[in-house]
Amino acid sequence: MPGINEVAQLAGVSTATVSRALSGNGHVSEATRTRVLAAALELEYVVSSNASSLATGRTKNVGVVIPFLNRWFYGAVLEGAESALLSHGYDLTLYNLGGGGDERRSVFEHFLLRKRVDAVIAIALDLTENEVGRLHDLDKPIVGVGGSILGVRTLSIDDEAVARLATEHLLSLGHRVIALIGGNSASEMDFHIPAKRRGGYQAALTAAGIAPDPELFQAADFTLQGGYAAAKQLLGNPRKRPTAVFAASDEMAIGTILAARDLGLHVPDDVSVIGIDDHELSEFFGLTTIAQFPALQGRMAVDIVMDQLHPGHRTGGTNTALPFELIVRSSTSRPTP
Amino acid sequence: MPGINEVAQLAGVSTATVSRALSGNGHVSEATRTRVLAAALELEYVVSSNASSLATGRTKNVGVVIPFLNRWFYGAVLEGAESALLSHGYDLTLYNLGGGGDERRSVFEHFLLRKRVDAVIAIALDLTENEVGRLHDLDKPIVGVGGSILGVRTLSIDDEAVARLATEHLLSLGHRVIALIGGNSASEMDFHIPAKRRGGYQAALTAAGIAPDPELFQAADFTLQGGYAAAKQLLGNPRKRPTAVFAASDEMAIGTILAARDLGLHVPDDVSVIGIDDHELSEFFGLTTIAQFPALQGRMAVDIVMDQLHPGHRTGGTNTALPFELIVRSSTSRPTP
DNA sequence: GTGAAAGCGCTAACAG
DNA sequence: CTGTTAGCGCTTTCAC
Repeated sequence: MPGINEVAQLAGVSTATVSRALSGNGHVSEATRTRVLAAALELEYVVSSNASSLATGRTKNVGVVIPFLNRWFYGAVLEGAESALLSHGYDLTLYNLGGGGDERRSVFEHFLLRKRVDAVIAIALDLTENEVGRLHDLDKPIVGVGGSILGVRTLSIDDEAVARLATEHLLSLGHRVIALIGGNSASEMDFHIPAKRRGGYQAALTAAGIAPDPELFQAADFTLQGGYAAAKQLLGNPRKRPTAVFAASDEMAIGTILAARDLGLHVPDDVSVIGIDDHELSEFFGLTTIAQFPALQGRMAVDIVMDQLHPGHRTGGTNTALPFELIVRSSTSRPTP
Repeated sequence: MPGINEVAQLAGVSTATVSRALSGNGHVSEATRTRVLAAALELEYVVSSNASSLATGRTKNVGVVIPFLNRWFYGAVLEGAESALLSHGYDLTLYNLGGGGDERRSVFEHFLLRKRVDAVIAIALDLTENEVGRLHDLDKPIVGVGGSILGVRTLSIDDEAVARLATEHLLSLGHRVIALIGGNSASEMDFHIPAKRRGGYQAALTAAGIAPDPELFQAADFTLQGGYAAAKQLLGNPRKRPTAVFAASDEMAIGTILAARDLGLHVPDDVSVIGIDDHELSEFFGLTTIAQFPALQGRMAVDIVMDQLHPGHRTGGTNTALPFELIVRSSTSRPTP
């Protein structure tokens, strides 16, 4: 584990020069730069990030706070963020809030404050005012993904528009009795999302001259199991069986497909199903869905953070709306008359 | 952002005393300790981990290297490790190798060497000799989970025994024609695992006087889709349809159940299915499986690391064999005659 | 363009 | 039990 001074010695320069040559700050003649680089390479020198951080105040590390690891959306966002950070030379330290209140408190009261991060990315988090306050006290860039945090720049698809699009797809196929399996707040997702998606669904129906029917609504927890149970309720209703189901997540939509099967209903002949996400299993199940691109969202969050950390060094694409896209597969069709 | 000296001033002691009082190293009178604590609390003082690390050489941070985030097993291990680390006051820096060779190289050649971690946990990684060498050069504790790394203490279930148990379950129900959907190496899991599981399967068959039949073997990539395709091959074989399928992962087993359904076969009447993992979806599908407990594995890895970092401070349970457990649900039964 | 030197904020001897 | 004093390894003025 050679230090900067051994490199300096080998290269025959001062430590200051080594620092400049390696970091690119300040001018160094081309000749000495190559000499330093060679020396560093030979000794396999790697800066001590602690010493460097202490001296500069920058850590080259960003904290990512996330409520789950084992759900597709979260994992994908994390993956995107991780690789983007890596490519910028940043480390990612992970704070998972899944373990309940205690972990959550200690993350906000201690861990994030240790000056170990230059910025924080909060994924799909519903923060309390107190928590937001603490984050702001950090006085560091903070960006959210897929939730909405008071006073924090947040990346998230237009849930209302997404839901409208999904519903319109069903309407355009000729469906008139369209059920919604929405989210509930027990699912620990940002609680605004279920409401927005429901709003989009209702708006589309209303625009088509159809009054949203509360009997055609079920709330579930975004999981396959939850979707299955909700779908059973909806599809088993003897007086008002929907010809189409719009589920607010692909996992719930897949649950719906499975529920239909178990009821002996054929998808899409007896019932059309559409979801949101483009989950990794959706293609397998032939699920029509509105894709969102969580890995991209993670990457974009990193871009924003980098922009704030290195102004002028724009990585581009910071302010664009988040993309989503209707992907039509085999789970939707015209209703059979 | 108060520093240690402001706390010292407020408490009317030296910075050294503050350091001692807060860290618990060295003796401080009860009276001053409380005074210091009060001062620290009032100022909301939090140590600068960089300064502290620089001075002590310890970072209170461990690196976790992982090949995927979005597979159940990996996510669960990570979750377990994260919460265990948190409870020890450690941060977790995440290195995801999913992005292909380049990321992988830079993780091993730069990131891990920045002296930012006190130890590394490698999850289900098949490391090259070069990579192992670099890790050892770090001269820091390193433990593996669910793979086997040359010269590294590794936690992993006894894959051979697990496979034997699964096969025996099927045998004991009376099955004689038992197919195996094993892993292939394209799945990026440690390539020893598929071989060991196949070995256990063959051993159990042989012990029961049944010659393993290569026609009853299919390799897949541990995913649901892969399992589905493999199962179709197996179950569609007109001359030798198995009465039971043992899949080396629950995802593949679920794929098998779905494939059976699509072929009009009933599970378990026409074909029994057993998996390995106890995946979060397994209960939903009524899948009989051998549970392994990845979160626990993550936690145990942390325990070992902590033991090595703080000798004497044993957290216990370090050396126990990893548990696994047969969970019988509704996907297995006696073969119908 | 390069070197000398003063810290970054904390910890760990060493005294007392 | 507590204070003084060196650093930990790097970066960054400030001179040259």
